[in-house]
Amino acid sequence: MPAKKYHHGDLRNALIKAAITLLNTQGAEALSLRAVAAAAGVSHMAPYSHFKNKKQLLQSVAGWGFSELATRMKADAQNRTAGEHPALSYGTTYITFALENPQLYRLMLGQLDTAGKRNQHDTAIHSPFSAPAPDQPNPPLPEPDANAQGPFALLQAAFAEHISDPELVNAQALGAWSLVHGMAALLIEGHFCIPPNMSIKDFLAHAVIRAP
Amino acid sequence: MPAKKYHHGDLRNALIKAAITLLNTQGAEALSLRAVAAAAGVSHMAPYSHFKNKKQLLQSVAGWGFSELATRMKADAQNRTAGEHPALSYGTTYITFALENPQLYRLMLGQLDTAGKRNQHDTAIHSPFSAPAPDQPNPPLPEPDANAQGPFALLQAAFAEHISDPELVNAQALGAWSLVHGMAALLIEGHFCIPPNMSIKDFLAHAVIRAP
DNA sequence: TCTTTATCTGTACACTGTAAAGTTATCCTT
DNA sequence: AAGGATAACTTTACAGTGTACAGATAAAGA
Repeated sequence: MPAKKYHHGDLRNALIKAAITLLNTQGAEALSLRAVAAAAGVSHMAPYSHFKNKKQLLQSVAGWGFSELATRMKADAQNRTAGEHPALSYGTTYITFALENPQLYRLMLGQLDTAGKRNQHDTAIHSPFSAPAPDQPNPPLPEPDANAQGPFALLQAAFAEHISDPELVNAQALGAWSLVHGMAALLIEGHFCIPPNMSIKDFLAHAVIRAP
Repeated sequence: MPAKKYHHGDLRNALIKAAITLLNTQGAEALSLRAVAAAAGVSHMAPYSHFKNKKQLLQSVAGWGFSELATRMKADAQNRTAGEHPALSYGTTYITFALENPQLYRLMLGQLDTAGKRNQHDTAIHSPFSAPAPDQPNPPLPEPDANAQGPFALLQAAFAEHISDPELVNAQALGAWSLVHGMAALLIEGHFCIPPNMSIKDFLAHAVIRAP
Protein backbone atom coordinates (compact mmCIF):
# COMPACT_ATOMS: atom_id res chain seq x y z
CA MET A 1 0.00 0.00 0.00
CA PRO A 2 1.34 3.45 -0.87
CA ALA A 3 2.35 5.33 2.23
CA LYS A 4 2.39 9.00 1.29
CA LYS A 5 2.42 9.92 -2.33
CA TYR A 6 2.10 13.35 -3.79
CA HIS A 7 -0.53 12.03 -6.09
CA HIS A 8 -3.01 10.36 -3.86
CA GLY A 9 -4.34 8.05 -6.51
CA ASP A 10 -7.91 7.86 -5.30
CA LEU A 11 -8.44 11.19 -3.66
CA ARG A 12 -11.91 11.71 -5.05
CA ASN A 13 -13.37 8.70 -3.32
CA ALA A 14 -11.22 9.27 -0.26
CA LEU A 15 -12.77 12.71 0.09
CA ILE A 16 -16.30 11.36 -0.14
CA LYS A 17 -15.45 8.73 2.42
CA ALA A 18 -13.81 11.28 4.70
CA ALA A 19 -16.83 13.52 4.40
CA ILE A 20 -19.17 10.73 5.45
CA THR A 21 -16.97 9.83 8.40
CA LEU A 22 -16.77 13.45 9.46
CA LEU A 23 -20.51 13.77 9.09
CA ASN A 24 -21.17 10.83 11.36
CA THR A 25 -18.61 11.77 13.98
CA GLN A 26 -18.69 15.57 14.14
CA GLY A 27 -22.06 16.39 12.63
CA ALA A 28 -23.10 18.51 9.70
CA GLU A 29 -21.86 21.78 11.16
CA ALA A 30 -18.27 20.55 11.10
CA LEU A 31 -18.44 19.45 7.50
CA SER A 32 -16.29 22.16 5.97
CA LEU A 33 -14.35 21.69 2.80
CA ARG A 34 -11.14 22.36 4.65
CA ALA A 35 -11.94 19.84 7.37
CA VAL A 36 -12.68 17.20 4.77
CA ALA A 37 -9.41 17.91 3.01
CA ALA A 38 -7.51 17.75 6.29
CA ALA A 39 -9.19 14.47 7.19
CA ALA A 40 -8.02 13.07 3.88
CA GLY A 41 -4.52 14.39 4.56
CA VAL A 42 -4.30 16.85 1.70
CA SER A 43 -4.18 20.61 1.36
CA HIS A 44 -7.41 22.52 1.56
CA MET A 45 -7.32 23.21 -2.16
CA ALA A 46 -6.81 19.65 -3.31
CA PRO A 47 -10.54 18.89 -3.51
CA TYR A 48 -10.85 21.42 -6.31
CA SER A 49 -9.00 19.03 -8.58
CA HIS A 50 -11.93 16.64 -8.30
CA PHE A 51 -14.94 18.80 -7.52
CA LYS A 52 -16.02 22.11 -8.95
CA ASN A 53 -16.93 23.43 -5.53
CA LYS A 54 -18.17 22.39 -2.13
CA LYS A 55 -21.71 21.85 -3.30
CA GLN A 56 -20.55 19.36 -5.88
CA LEU A 57 -18.68 17.39 -3.26
CA LEU A 58 -21.76 17.30 -1.07
CA GLN A 59 -23.86 16.22 -4.02
CA SER A 60 -21.48 13.38 -4.63
CA VAL A 61 -21.81 12.36 -1.00
CA ALA A 62 -25.58 12.51 -1.33
CA GLY A 63 -25.36 10.57 -4.56
CA TRP A 64 -23.43 7.84 -2.85
CA GLY A 65 -26.08 7.73 -0.16
CA PHE A 66 -28.89 7.45 -2.68
CA SER A 67 -27.05 4.74 -4.48
CA GLU A 68 -26.56 2.81 -1.28
CA LEU A 69 -30.20 3.28 -0.35
CA ALA A 70 -31.41 2.11 -3.74
CA THR A 71 -29.30 -1.00 -3.43
CA ARG A 72 -30.79 -1.85 -0.07
CA MET A 73 -34.30 -1.20 -1.27
CA LYS A 74 -33.85 -3.51 -4.20
CA ALA A 75 -32.33 -6.24 -2.09
CA ASP A 76 -35.00 -6.07 0.58
CA ALA A 77 -37.75 -6.02 -2.01
CA GLN A 78 -36.50 -9.25 -3.51
CA ASN A 79 -36.35 -10.98 -0.16
CA ARG A 80 -39.79 -9.90 0.97
CA THR A 81 -42.38 -12.40 2.10
CA ALA A 82 -44.83 -13.57 -0.53
CA GLY A 83 -47.81 -11.30 -0.95
CA GLU A 84 -46.27 -8.31 0.73
CA HIS A 85 -46.84 -5.13 -1.19
CA PRO A 86 -43.61 -3.77 -2.70
CA ALA A 87 -44.45 -0.33 -1.39
CA LEU A 88 -44.38 -1.60 2.18
CA SER A 89 -41.01 -3.21 1.62
CA TYR A 90 -39.57 -0.11 -0.03
CA GLY A 91 -40.94 2.15 2.63
CA THR A 92 -39.60 0.10 5.48
CA THR A 93 -36.14 0.01 3.99
CA TYR A 94 -36.26 3.71 3.26
CA ILE A 95 -37.28 4.67 6.78
CA THR A 96 -34.83 2.25 8.34
CA PHE A 97 -32.03 3.77 6.31
CA ALA A 98 -32.98 7.27 7.39
CA LEU A 99 -33.10 6.28 11.04
CA GLU A 100 -29.77 4.52 10.85
CA ASN A 101 -28.03 7.36 9.01
CA PRO A 102 -29.80 10.53 10.08
CA GLN A 103 -26.96 12.89 9.31
CA LEU A 104 -26.37 11.45 5.88
CA TYR A 105 -30.09 11.37 5.16
CA ARG A 106 -30.45 15.01 6.13
CA LEU A 107 -27.59 15.93 3.84
CA MET A 108 -29.19 13.92 1.05
CA LEU A 109 -32.43 15.86 1.48
CA GLY A 110 -30.54 19.12 1.45
CA GLN A 111 -28.86 18.32 -1.84
CA LEU A 112 -32.05 17.19 -3.47
CA ASP A 113 -32.98 20.54 -4.91
CA THR A 114 -31.09 22.22 -7.66
CA ALA A 115 -29.72 24.73 -5.22
CA GLY A 116 -32.91 26.73 -5.30
CA LYS A 117 -32.34 28.00 -8.80
CA ARG A 118 -34.52 25.45 -10.48
CA ASN A 119 -33.72 25.93 -14.13
CA GLN A 120 -35.90 25.16 -17.09
CA HIS A 121 -35.96 21.44 -17.72
CA ASP A 122 -34.08 19.39 -15.16
CA THR A 123 -36.28 16.35 -15.04
CA ALA A 124 -33.42 14.56 -13.32
CA ILE A 125 -35.33 13.59 -10.21
CA HIS A 126 -32.20 12.34 -8.47
CA SER A 127 -34.00 10.51 -5.72
CA PRO A 128 -34.24 6.98 -4.40
CA PHE A 129 -37.30 6.46 -6.51
CA SER A 130 -35.81 7.30 -9.86
CA ALA A 131 -32.21 6.13 -9.68
CA PRO A 132 -29.58 8.54 -8.45
CA ALA A 133 -26.84 8.68 -11.08
CA PRO A 134 -24.54 10.14 -8.46
CA ASP A 135 -22.02 11.67 -10.81
CA GLN A 136 -20.98 11.34 -14.36
CA PRO A 137 -17.17 11.08 -14.55
CA ASN A 138 -15.11 8.89 -12.23
CA PRO A 139 -16.63 5.72 -10.90
CA PRO A 140 -17.86 6.52 -7.38
CA LEU A 141 -16.80 4.46 -4.37
CA PRO A 142 -17.84 0.82 -4.50
CA GLU A 143 -20.49 1.81 -7.05
CA PRO A 144 -23.44 -0.34 -5.99
CA ASP A 145 -24.90 -0.46 -9.44
CA ALA A 146 -26.76 1.64 -11.95
CA ASN A 147 -30.02 -0.19 -12.34
CA ALA A 148 -32.08 0.89 -15.26
CA GLN A 149 -35.51 0.49 -13.67
CA GLY A 150 -35.82 2.79 -10.65
CA PRO A 151 -37.88 1.85 -7.61
CA PHE A 152 -40.55 4.34 -8.55
CA ALA A 153 -41.39 2.56 -11.76
CA LEU A 154 -41.72 -0.69 -9.83
CA LEU A 155 -43.92 1.10 -7.34
CA GLN A 156 -46.21 2.25 -10.12
CA ALA A 157 -46.32 -1.23 -11.56
CA ALA A 158 -47.37 -2.64 -8.22
CA PHE A 159 -50.29 -0.25 -7.93
CA ALA A 160 -51.23 -0.77 -11.56
CA GLU A 161 -52.03 -4.39 -10.82
CA HIS A 162 -55.17 -3.53 -8.93
CA ILE A 163 -56.04 -0.13 -10.39
CA SER A 164 -56.93 0.60 -13.98
CA ASP A 165 -57.02 4.41 -14.14
CA PRO A 166 -53.41 5.41 -14.91
CA GLU A 167 -53.79 8.79 -13.28
CA LEU A 168 -54.95 7.16 -10.08
CA VAL A 169 -52.05 4.74 -10.25
CA ASN A 170 -49.69 7.66 -10.46
CA ALA A 171 -51.32 9.49 -7.59
CA GLN A 172 -51.22 6.37 -5.43
CA ALA A 173 -47.56 5.79 -6.11
CA LEU A 174 -46.74 9.40 -5.38
CA GLY A 175 -48.83 9.17 -2.24
CA ALA A 176 -46.89 6.18 -1.04
CA TRP A 177 -43.63 7.91 -1.79
CA SER A 178 -44.77 11.05 0.01
CA LEU A 179 -45.91 9.13 3.05
CA VAL A 180 -42.64 7.31 3.43
CA HIS A 181 -40.57 10.36 2.71
CA GLY A 182 -42.49 12.48 5.17
CA MET A 183 -42.45 9.87 7.88
CA ALA A 184 -38.71 9.46 7.59
CA ALA A 185 -38.21 13.20 7.81
CA LEU A 186 -40.47 13.60 10.82
CA LEU A 187 -38.90 10.64 12.59
CA ILE A 188 -35.31 11.76 12.31
CA GLU A 189 -36.25 15.23 13.51
CA GLY A 190 -37.77 13.57 16.54
CA HIS A 191 -41.31 14.81 16.05
CA PHE A 192 -42.69 11.47 17.03
CA CYS A 193 -41.48 7.99 17.77
CA ILE A 194 -42.56 4.59 16.65
CA PRO A 195 -44.20 2.80 19.58
CA PRO A 196 -41.63 0.47 21.13
CA ASN A 197 -43.88 -2.53 20.72
CA MET A 198 -44.14 -2.04 16.98
CA SER A 199 -41.73 -2.65 14.15
CA ILE A 200 -41.19 0.02 11.54
CA LYS A 201 -43.02 -2.11 9.04
CA ASP A 202 -46.02 -2.59 11.31
CA PHE A 203 -46.25 1.06 12.11
CA LEU A 204 -46.01 2.01 8.46
CA ALA A 205 -48.77 -0.43 7.63
CA HIS A 206 -50.95 1.04 10.36
CA ALA A 207 -50.24 4.57 9.21
CA VAL A 208 -51.69 4.01 5.76
CA ILE A 209 -54.91 5.95 5.82
CA ARG A 210 -58.08 3.91 5.82
CA ALA A 211 -60.20 5.72 3.29
CA PRO A 212 -63.76 6.18 4.54
CA MET B 1 -43.19 58.26 11.71
CA PRO B 2 -39.71 58.32 13.21
CA ALA B 3 -37.15 58.91 10.51
CA LYS B 4 -33.83 57.67 11.88
CA LYS B 5 -33.52 57.06 15.55
CA TYR B 6 -30.60 55.53 17.34
CA HIS B 7 -32.99 53.22 19.09
CA HIS B 8 -34.96 51.62 16.32
CA GLY B 9 -37.91 50.81 18.54
CA ASP B 10 -39.01 47.63 16.84
CA LEU B 11 -35.80 46.23 15.50
CA ARG B 12 -36.54 42.68 16.47
CA ASN B 13 -39.58 42.40 14.27
CA ALA B 14 -37.97 44.55 11.60
CA LEU B 15 -35.15 42.02 11.41
CA ILE B 16 -37.52 39.10 11.04
CA LYS B 17 -39.40 40.96 8.36
CA ALA B 18 -36.18 41.91 6.59
CA ALA B 19 -35.03 38.31 6.70
CA ILE B 20 -38.22 37.09 5.08
CA THR B 21 -38.00 39.72 2.37
CA LEU B 22 -34.37 38.87 1.73
CA LEU B 23 -35.26 35.20 1.65
CA ASN B 24 -37.92 35.73 -0.99
CA THR B 25 -35.89 38.07 -3.15
CA GLN B 26 -32.32 36.82 -2.91
CA GLY B 27 -32.77 33.25 -1.78
CA ALA B 28 -31.50 31.33 1.19
CA GLU B 29 -27.84 31.60 0.25
CA ALA B 30 -27.92 35.36 0.64
CA LEU B 31 -29.48 35.22 4.08
CA SER B 32 -26.48 36.24 6.13
CA LEU B 33 -26.79 37.94 9.46
CA ARG B 34 -24.93 40.93 8.11
CA ALA B 35 -27.17 41.20 5.09
CA VAL B 36 -30.26 41.09 7.28
CA ALA B 37 -28.84 43.81 9.51
CA ALA B 38 -27.96 45.94 6.51
CA ALA B 39 -31.43 45.48 5.07
CA ALA B 40 -32.84 46.73 8.33
CA GLY B 41 -30.46 49.68 8.26
CA VAL B 42 -28.44 48.84 11.35
CA SER B 43 -24.92 47.73 12.09
CA HIS B 44 -24.09 44.09 11.66
CA MET B 45 -23.92 43.57 15.41
CA ALA B 46 -27.27 45.11 16.25
CA PRO B 47 -29.14 41.81 15.88
CA TYR B 48 -27.25 40.45 18.87
CA SER B 49 -29.25 42.75 21.09
CA HIS B 50 -32.34 40.78 20.20
CA PHE B 51 -31.12 37.31 19.25
CA LYS B 52 -28.53 35.11 20.85
CA ASN B 53 -27.08 34.16 17.50
CA LYS B 54 -27.97 33.63 13.87
CA LYS B 55 -29.73 30.35 14.50
CA GLN B 56 -32.07 32.00 16.95
CA LEU B 57 -32.99 34.64 14.40
CA LEU B 58 -33.71 31.96 11.83
CA GLN B 59 -35.76 30.05 14.36
CA SER B 60 -37.82 33.13 14.98
CA VAL B 61 -38.38 33.48 11.27
CA ALA B 62 -39.42 29.85 11.12
CA GLY B 63 -41.61 30.36 14.14
CA TRP B 64 -43.39 33.21 12.42
CA GLY B 65 -43.91 30.99 9.42
CA PHE B 66 -45.37 28.19 11.50
CA SER B 67 -47.62 30.61 13.26
CA GLU B 68 -48.84 31.98 9.98
CA LEU B 69 -49.37 28.48 8.62
CA ALA B 70 -51.31 27.39 11.71
CA THR B 71 -53.56 30.41 11.38
CA ARG B 72 -54.36 29.58 7.78
CA MET B 73 -54.96 25.93 8.58
CA LYS B 74 -57.39 26.81 11.30
CA ALA B 75 -59.25 29.33 9.15
CA ASP B 76 -59.55 26.99 6.18
CA ALA B 77 -60.66 24.13 8.40
CA GLN B 78 -63.53 26.18 9.74
CA ASN B 79 -64.69 27.17 6.27
CA ARG B 80 -64.57 23.68 4.83
CA THR B 81 -67.55 22.11 3.14
CA ALA B 82 -69.74 19.94 5.30
CA GLY B 83 -68.56 16.36 5.53
CA GLU B 84 -65.04 17.06 4.36
CA HIS B 85 -62.46 15.35 6.49
CA PRO B 86 -60.40 17.80 8.55
CA ALA B 87 -57.22 16.06 7.47
CA LEU B 88 -57.95 16.86 3.84
CA SER B 89 -58.50 20.50 4.67
CA TYR B 90 -55.36 20.73 6.78
CA GLY B 91 -53.29 18.97 4.19
CA THR B 92 -54.45 21.15 1.36
CA THR B 93 -53.69 24.31 3.27
CA TYR B 94 -50.32 22.95 4.33
CA ILE B 95 -49.26 22.03 0.82
CA THR B 96 -50.59 25.25 -0.63
CA PHE B 97 -48.57 27.23 1.88
CA ALA B 98 -45.42 25.31 1.03
CA LEU B 99 -45.89 25.86 -2.68
CA GLU B 100 -46.58 29.56 -2.23
CA ASN B 101 -43.60 30.12 0.08
CA PRO B 102 -41.02 27.54 -0.88
CA GLN B 103 -38.03 29.41 0.49
CA LEU B 104 -39.67 30.09 3.81
CA TYR B 105 -40.97 26.56 4.02
CA ARG B 106 -37.52 25.13 3.39
CA LEU B 107 -36.11 27.33 6.11
CA MET B 108 -38.86 26.21 8.45
CA LEU B 109 -37.96 22.59 7.80
CA GLY B 110 -34.31 23.32 8.41
CA GLN B 111 -35.00 24.88 11.79
CA LEU B 112 -37.25 22.05 12.87
CA ASP B 113 -34.57 19.96 14.46
CA THR B 114 -32.76 20.90 17.60
CA ALA B 115 -29.64 21.66 15.61
CA GLY B 116 -28.72 18.02 15.42
CA LYS B 117 -27.84 17.77 19.08
CA ARG B 118 -31.12 16.26 20.13
CA ASN B 119 -30.99 16.36 23.89
CA GLN B 120 -32.82 14.13 26.31
CA HIS B 121 -36.41 15.30 26.66
CA ASP B 122 -37.40 18.04 24.30
CA THR B 123 -40.95 17.03 23.57
CA ALA B 124 -41.48 20.47 22.13
CA ILE B 125 -42.58 19.36 18.70
CA HIS B 126 -42.53 22.87 17.34
CA SER B 127 -44.43 22.05 14.18
CA PRO B 128 -47.63 23.11 12.48
CA PHE B 129 -49.38 20.20 14.12
CA SER B 130 -48.60 21.02 17.70
CA ALA B 131 -48.60 24.80 17.89
CA PRO B 132 -45.40 26.68 17.22
CA ALA B 133 -44.75 28.93 20.20
CA PRO B 134 -42.40 30.95 18.03
CA ASP B 135 -40.51 32.65 20.83
CA GLN B 136 -40.96 33.45 24.43
CA PRO B 137 -40.10 37.12 25.08
CA ASN B 138 -41.20 39.96 22.84
CA PRO B 139 -44.48 39.65 20.99
CA PRO B 140 -43.58 38.55 17.46
CA LEU B 141 -44.81 40.43 14.41
CA PRO B 142 -48.57 40.53 14.06
CA GLU B 143 -48.73 37.51 16.37
CA PRO B 144 -51.52 35.48 14.76
CA ASP B 145 -52.52 33.78 17.96
CA ALA B 146 -51.42 31.12 20.38
CA ASN B 147 -54.20 28.59 20.25
CA ALA B 148 -54.14 25.99 22.94
CA GLN B 149 -55.40 23.05 20.88
CA GLY B 150 -52.91 22.32 18.06
CA PRO B 151 -54.01 20.97 14.69
CA PHE B 152 -52.59 17.57 15.50
CA ALA B 153 -54.97 17.05 18.39
CA LEU B 154 -57.86 17.95 16.11
CA LEU B 155 -56.50 15.54 13.54
CA GLN B 156 -56.47 12.75 16.10
CA ALA B 157 -59.98 13.61 17.18
CA ALA B 158 -61.19 13.39 13.60
CA PHE B 159 -59.78 9.90 13.17
CA ALA B 160 -61.03 8.83 16.56
CA GLU B 161 -64.60 9.29 15.40
CA HIS B 162 -64.48 6.21 13.21
CA ILE B 163 -61.74 4.20 14.86
CA SER B 164 -61.78 2.78 18.33
CA ASP B 165 -58.24 1.48 18.85
CA PRO B 166 -56.30 4.50 20.17
CA GLU B 167 -53.00 3.22 18.85
CA LEU B 168 -54.45 2.97 15.38
CA VAL B 169 -55.90 6.44 15.70
CA ASN B 170 -52.46 7.72 16.52
CA ALA B 171 -50.85 5.88 13.63
CA GLN B 172 -53.46 7.17 11.21
CA ALA B 173 -53.02 10.76 12.31
CA LEU B 174 -49.25 10.46 12.04
CA GLY B 175 -49.68 8.85 8.65
CA ALA B 176 -51.78 11.75 7.44
CA TRP B 177 -49.26 14.20 8.76
CA SER B 178 -46.39 12.30 7.13
CA LEU B 179 -48.17 12.12 3.80
CA VAL B 180 -48.84 15.83 3.69
CA HIS B 181 -45.42 16.75 4.96
CA GLY B 182 -43.67 14.49 2.49
CA MET B 183 -45.76 15.61 -0.44
CA ALA B 184 -45.07 19.25 0.29
CA ALA B 185 -41.35 18.56 0.51
CA LEU B 186 -41.26 16.58 -2.72
CA LEU B 187 -43.34 19.17 -4.55
CA ILE B 188 -41.22 22.18 -3.69
CA GLU B 189 -38.07 20.31 -4.68
CA GLY B 190 -39.69 19.69 -8.03
CA HIS B 191 -39.68 15.91 -7.89
CA PHE B 192 -43.13 15.77 -9.35
CA CYS B 193 -45.94 18.08 -10.26
CA ILE B 194 -49.63 18.02 -9.61
CA PRO B 195 -51.43 17.31 -12.89
CA PRO B 196 -52.63 20.63 -14.31
CA ASN B 197 -56.20 19.41 -14.50
CA MET B 198 -56.31 18.65 -10.78
CA SER B 199 -56.54 20.84 -7.74
CA ILE B 200 -54.21 20.26 -4.84
CA LYS B 201 -57.11 18.96 -2.81
CA ASP B 202 -58.18 16.51 -5.50
CA PHE B 203 -54.69 15.21 -5.95
CA LEU B 204 -54.19 14.78 -2.24
CA ALA B 205 -57.45 12.88 -2.01
CA HIS B 206 -56.38 10.62 -4.85
CA ALA B 207 -52.98 10.06 -3.27
CA VAL B 208 -54.41 8.53 -0.13
CA ILE B 209 -53.55 4.88 -0.41
CA ARG B 210 -56.44 2.53 -1.04
CA ALA B 211 -55.69 -0.29 1.33
CA PRO B 212 -56.13 -3.69 -0.33
C1' DT C 1 15.15 12.30 -22.13
C1' DC C 2 12.18 15.97 -22.64
C1' DT C 3 7.73 17.83 -22.66
C1' DT C 4 3.09 17.71 -21.47
C1' DT C 5 -0.49 17.28 -18.29
C1' DA C 6 -3.11 16.07 -14.16
C1' DT C 7 -2.72 16.55 -9.40
C1' DC C 8 -1.57 18.80 -5.36
C1' DT C 9 0.43 22.99 -2.50
C1' DG C 10 0.85 27.97 -0.98
C1' DT C 11 -0.68 32.34 -0.80
C1' DA C 12 -4.19 35.65 -0.85
C1' DC C 13 -8.79 37.71 -0.44
C1' DA C 14 -13.58 38.68 0.46
C1' DC C 15 -17.02 37.31 3.42
C1' DT C 16 -19.01 35.04 7.43
C1' DG C 17 -20.42 34.72 12.58
C1' DT C 18 -19.36 36.50 16.89
C1' DA C 19 -16.57 38.35 21.02
C1' DA C 20 -15.32 42.68 23.50
C1' DA C 21 -15.47 47.27 24.46
C1' DG C 22 -17.19 51.79 23.60
C1' DT C 23 -21.21 55.09 22.48
C1' DT C 24 -25.80 56.87 22.74
C1' DA C 25 -30.41 57.41 24.02
C1' DT C 26 -34.14 56.26 27.05
C1' DC C 27 -36.08 55.41 31.52
C1' DC C 28 -36.25 55.69 36.54
C1' DT C 29 -35.22 57.71 40.65
C1' DT C 30 -34.68 61.73 43.39
C1' DA D 1 -35.05 69.05 36.37
C1' DA D 2 -30.65 66.43 37.28
C1' DG D 3 -28.27 62.41 37.30
C1' DG D 4 -27.35 57.77 37.09
C1' DA D 5 -28.63 53.06 35.50
C1' DT D 6 -29.63 50.35 31.68
C1' DA D 7 -30.91 48.69 27.23
C1' DA D 8 -29.95 49.41 22.32
C1' DC D 9 -26.78 50.17 19.02
C1' DT D 10 -21.80 50.93 16.85
C1' DT D 11 -16.92 50.06 16.23
C1' DT D 12 -13.16 47.29 16.10
C1' DA D 13 -11.12 42.89 15.89
C1' DC D 14 -10.45 37.98 14.91
C1' DA D 15 -10.74 33.18 13.54
C1' DG D 16 -12.83 30.32 10.12
C1' DT D 17 -15.00 29.73 5.59
C1' DG D 18 -15.08 29.05 0.30
C1' DT D 19 -12.47 29.91 -3.62
C1' DA D 20 -9.35 32.39 -7.23
C1' DC D 21 -4.64 32.31 -8.82
C1' DA D 22 -0.04 30.96 -9.46
C1' DG D 23 3.46 27.67 -8.57
C1' DA D 24 5.46 22.92 -7.40
C1' DT D 25 5.52 18.02 -8.21
C1' DA D 26 5.07 13.63 -10.18
C1' DA D 27 3.29 10.56 -13.68
C1' DA D 28 2.71 9.53 -18.61
C1' DG D 29 3.68 9.90 -23.39
C1' DA D 30 6.91 11.58 -27.20
